[in-house]
Amino acid sequence: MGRGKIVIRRIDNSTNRQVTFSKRRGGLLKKAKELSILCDAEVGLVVFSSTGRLYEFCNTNMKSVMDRYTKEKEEQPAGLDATSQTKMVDTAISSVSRQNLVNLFRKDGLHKLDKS
Amino acid sequence: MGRGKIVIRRIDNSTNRQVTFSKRRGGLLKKAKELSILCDAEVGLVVFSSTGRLYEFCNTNMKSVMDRYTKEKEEQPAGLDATSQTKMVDTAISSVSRQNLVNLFRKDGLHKLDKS
DNA sequence: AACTATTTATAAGA
DNA sequence: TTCTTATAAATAGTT
Repeated sequence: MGRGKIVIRRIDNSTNRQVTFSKRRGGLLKKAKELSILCDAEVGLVVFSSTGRLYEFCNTNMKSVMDRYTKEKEEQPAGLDATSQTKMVDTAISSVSRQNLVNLFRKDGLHKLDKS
Repeated sequence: MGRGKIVIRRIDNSTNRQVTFSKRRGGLLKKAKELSILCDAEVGLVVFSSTGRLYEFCNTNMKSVMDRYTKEKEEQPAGLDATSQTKMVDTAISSVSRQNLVNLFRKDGLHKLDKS
């Protein structure tokens, strides 16, 4: 977005990097805020510049967001977020028969499938 | 950015809110990634949708970012980030004489001012 | 720190 | 809901 297209790669020139950081940091924080307001989402954003300065946005409370994040992660085995779990289930459903699935669920002590 | 300008306010229509969330969430995550690469910054972003689903980006490790954030906050009294502290010092410098400042620092046990 | 030419994001619409 | 497109917004290079 600008006079020329750029490749997303570390900016070598220190001055340019600093200027770009300043511009894009502002844009990112603004977008984070807009998303939280428009869509009623809880957003926590932390940015440490290469010189170690901290910038942040959170529409609620950063510590509570971190706690919520940690709790969520404890419930989800590493590498298996809700999205990939859903995908795995979808894959399973399309690759085995319904009876296989029923047996699978019964094996794990789940008996909530209805007849639909 | 689109067919019409919008006001940044919670989207009432549930369907529209969901669609906008999906679009903007993707944009935000992309921007976060670009900033981290272009500017060599450490970025941690956590988003919980209004239905409770978690989305995240971190170019390093989320837990280490959270630890770094927490440590930084412990060092900085609440509400006094490095920027506002710097501003306070600037204000102080421009509002009191040098001798006042020297006395002030001495009172706090700081004796590092030179003669410049 | 401002200015614009362009690119990019995205609000509506299909 | 995925794809399209007109328009708003962000920003790269410049001054």
